Amino acid sequence: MNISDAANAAGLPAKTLRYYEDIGLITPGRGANGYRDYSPEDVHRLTFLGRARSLGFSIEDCRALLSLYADEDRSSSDVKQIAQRHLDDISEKMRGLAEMQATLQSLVSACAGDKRPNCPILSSLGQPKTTKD
Amino acid sequence: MNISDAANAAGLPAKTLRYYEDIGLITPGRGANGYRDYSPEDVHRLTFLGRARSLGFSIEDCRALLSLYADEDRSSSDVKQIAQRHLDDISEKMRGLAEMQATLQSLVSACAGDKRPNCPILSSLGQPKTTKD
DNA sequence: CCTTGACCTTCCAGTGACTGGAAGGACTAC
DNA sequence: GTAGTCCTTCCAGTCACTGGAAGGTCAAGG
Repeated sequence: MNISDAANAAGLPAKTLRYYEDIGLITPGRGANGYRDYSPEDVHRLTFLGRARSLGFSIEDCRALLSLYADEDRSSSDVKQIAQRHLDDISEKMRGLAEMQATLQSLVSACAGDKRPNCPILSSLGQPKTTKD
Repeated sequence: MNISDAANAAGLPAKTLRYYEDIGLITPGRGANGYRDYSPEDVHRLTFLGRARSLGFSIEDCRALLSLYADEDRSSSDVKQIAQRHLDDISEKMRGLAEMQATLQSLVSACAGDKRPNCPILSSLGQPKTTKD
C-alpha cells in the first residue's frame, strides 16, 4: 500500500506518515523502488495513532500507548495512568482558559466598541489594579 | 535600567525581553557600554505585554494592542474586535478540550486500572465503532 | 593593579507536531 | 516519448520562547 492510500485509509496527511516514520513511531516496509509499503497492520496502527492524537495525547504518550497496545501482558493500570494524567492536563488547561475567558469577557462587555478611543480593555492591560474602567 | 531590573519590574524573564526586542516589539535604548537601557515607559509597555500575553493574546495581537494603546485616535471597536476574536478562539479551544475530556473521562471510568491487560481505552482507540468495551 | 563573580552581549540550537516547498526519481497512460 | 502524477529526501518555517556557549563589562575586595 503506497503512502497516499495509507494516508487516506488512516485519515492522516502523507506528510504526517513520513514524520511518524522519522520519529520511529511507524516504520513501513519498502518496495523495490524505494517506495514505502504500508501493511494493513501499519494502517491499523496509524488509525490508532490518529485517534489518540485527536484525543490530545502527545506523541510520546502515543508511543507508550502503541507499545501497550501491542503488549499482551500489559496492565490496564499503565494505560489508565497515562490517560488519567492526560485528563489532568486537560482539566488544567481548561481552568486556565476559563480564567482568561472570564476576564476577557468582562472587559469586552465593558467596551463600547465604537469610534471613541476610551477602552476598558486597554485600560485594564495598562493598569490592572482595577478590572473595570 | 538594566535588563534584569526591567525583567523583574515587568515580571518577565530577561530572555523574553531580548526576544521582544528581536521581533521589534519593544526596543530599549542602549548605554555607552552596549547594555540595553529600559525607560520607565518601556517597563510599562512590557508589563502591558505581559498581561496581554497572560490573557492568551498572540504576539501579533499584542503588537496590534500595543500600537492601539499608543494611538490616542484609536477606535475602541478595533480593540474590541481583537479581544472578541480571541474570545472566540478560546471558546473553540474549550469546546475541543471539553469533547476530549468527555470521551477520555468515560474511557478512564470504564477501565479497571488493574494488572489485567483488558482495557477499554485501548479497545476504543483500536476500534472506535463502540465507545464501550 | 588584579582577580573574582555577577552581570551583560550575541549567536546558535532546540522545543512539539507538523507543514510547505524544492529538486529529482518512478510509474502509468496515451 | 512525453505528460502528469506519484514517490523520494532534505531544508526551512511555524509559535513563543528557552538553554547554553563564548566572550565583553562592571563593582567590590585584597
